[in-house]
Amino acid sequence: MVTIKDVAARAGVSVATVSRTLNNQATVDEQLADRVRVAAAELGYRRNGIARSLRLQRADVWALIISDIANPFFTAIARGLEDLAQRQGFSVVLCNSDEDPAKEANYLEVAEREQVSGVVLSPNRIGSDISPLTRLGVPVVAVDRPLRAPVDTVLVRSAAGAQEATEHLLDVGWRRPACITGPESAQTAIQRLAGYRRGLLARKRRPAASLVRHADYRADRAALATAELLDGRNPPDSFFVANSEMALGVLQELRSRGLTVGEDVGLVAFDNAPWTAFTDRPLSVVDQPAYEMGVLAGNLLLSRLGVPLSDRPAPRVRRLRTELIVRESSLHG
Amino acid sequence: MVTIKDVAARAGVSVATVSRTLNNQATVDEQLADRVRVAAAELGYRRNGIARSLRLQRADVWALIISDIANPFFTAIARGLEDLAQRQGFSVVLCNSDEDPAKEANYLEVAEREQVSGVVLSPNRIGSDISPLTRLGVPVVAVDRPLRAPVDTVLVRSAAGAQEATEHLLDVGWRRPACITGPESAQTAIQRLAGYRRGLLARKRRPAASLVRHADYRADRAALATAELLDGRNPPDSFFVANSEMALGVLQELRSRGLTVGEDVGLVAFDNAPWTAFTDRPLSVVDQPAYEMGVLAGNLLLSRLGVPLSDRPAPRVRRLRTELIVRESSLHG
DNA sequence: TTGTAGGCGTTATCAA
DNA sequence: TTGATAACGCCTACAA
Repeated sequence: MVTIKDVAARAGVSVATVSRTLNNQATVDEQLADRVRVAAAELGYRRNGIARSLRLQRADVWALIISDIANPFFTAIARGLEDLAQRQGFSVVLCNSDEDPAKEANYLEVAEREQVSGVVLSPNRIGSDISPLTRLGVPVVAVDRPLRAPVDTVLVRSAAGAQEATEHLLDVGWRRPACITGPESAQTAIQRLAGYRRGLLARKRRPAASLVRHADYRADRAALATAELLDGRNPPDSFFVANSEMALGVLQELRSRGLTVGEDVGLVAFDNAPWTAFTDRPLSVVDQPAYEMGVLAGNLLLSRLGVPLSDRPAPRVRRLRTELIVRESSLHG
Repeated sequence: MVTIKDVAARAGVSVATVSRTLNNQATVDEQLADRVRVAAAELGYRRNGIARSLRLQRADVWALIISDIANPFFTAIARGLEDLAQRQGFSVVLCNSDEDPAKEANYLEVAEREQVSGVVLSPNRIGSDISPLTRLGVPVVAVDRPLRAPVDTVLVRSAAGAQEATEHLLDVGWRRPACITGPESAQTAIQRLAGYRRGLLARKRRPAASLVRHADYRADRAALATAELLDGRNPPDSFFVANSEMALGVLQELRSRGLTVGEDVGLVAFDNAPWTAFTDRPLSVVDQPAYEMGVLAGNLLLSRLGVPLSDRPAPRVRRLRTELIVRESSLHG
């Protein structure tokens, strides 16, 4: 391995001068600096980030710990965060907690051990323990899901989005929208259900528990829920579905019954997943500003970096608006 | 920050003893070891991975540099790699090169700087420069795409899969399958085209250049290509599509013309993306063993770790089989 | 403006 | 079995 010592020897200067040159400190004579740069290039010197981190007590790396890497919503957040980070000279490493608290805890530890400068986390549970990080002054930003601990947070206005979707279904002529939402353990699922209820109320309908199902955010559970609803005594004529994964299951069940969405049945789903625009019929969706959430999370991180713990601003919670994209699945036949 | 020094002081032993204890070296008296563990727990000691890495000249971390984080194929590889890594005591950090050679180069540098123990890479280009890593003895495994450099490689038998798909189309009764493949710069695209040709030949058909399009692996380009093909003088009656993203575009164009897949037109696509089972009609696909590829890549990494450069085995190339999953889109009306 | 030297937290060598 | 100590590569007072 080539070290600054080797470079110093070759350039005929001290290691201090090499270090200063490589870090663009102004106090180095241009001549010397040039010699250093040449020597470094000739030797193929690469800075040892580990040694630097040990000395500086921080790495120019952010960790993004996401709960489900296969979910396009989270990968879009990753893109947003990364684009910002790159512009600011940070690298982002992604860790996939896979909705598993143990994996999440492991990556939280990795982040701590490797002295990353900041962490963006979509926590598995509201009680996820980030104290080891915050105690060290490493800023943490929660995305998509809140954390009990007082940290900067980026959420989407799930309830408002759900309400808008529900009202839309009613406004175009559907009369009995059902709601298939996520597990009761998920804040987002609860919010979306609440929004659905508010939408009904706003249009003078009585929410009925018989039209609501919790389905784990998974396709097959949603298919089951759909079957149940349709076989019920007073079946729905349309569906508000709390994520795109579940929409897949709903679509499957509807098709197996020969029901066409946007004609026999209305449908609006959360998440503007890439495939939703291409199904037959294209899905009306509630688009979440995932990319922007990543950027915003990064900015929140930035605003705390290098600021001493004592005079850091109070935690901020930002709630971003969703956008209803009306395509064909919500059309009233 | 609590260091082993603090722990040593509290336990009334030397730092050496603390280090030995924490690393489970047998040579420590049980009594002392207990005192150390108690002290460490009381103080909330956490090992500093940076310092450890500096000393050991390696980190128990692998880097997975993938070319497109939004692609379910790559995220499945990530899952496989990670599951194996976790079992072996390694953590995996994911880096998204986003098909951008500059980003890839950056993450390759990050991997080097942070002294990861191994790198799994789906290279943007066959010529991606990994020499800084290999020179340091850091094992690199290429997945999905080959590298000019001599490294362990995990590929899928793309050509065989494409051939099987094409033969299947012909066998069920389609007579003029077209091929929409990826950019000529992509090995996988070339392989899949070659397989398509072989499939035709195997069934005594003459491949026609007029039935082949290169479409960048993107949906909109594939839609265009589909339109072109359909408007041609001697239009195809079916399609072999080289990835699922493009299948989306093909589907869209077909629908806009009132054509139903599995009835008016045949279709088989590469990639068993989650949504492909749920479209109307469900897609017949060529399933790639992505998860297994991740596991295999990890095993190749493992087999080189700790083995001195001099007596490492020659690079190995593993080619995994695809599986044709026949659903409805390839049915002949 | 440049150089010397100390230390970041660990592990490993060598004596005791 | 234990402890003192020297690295690992870098940055930055401090001194010159």
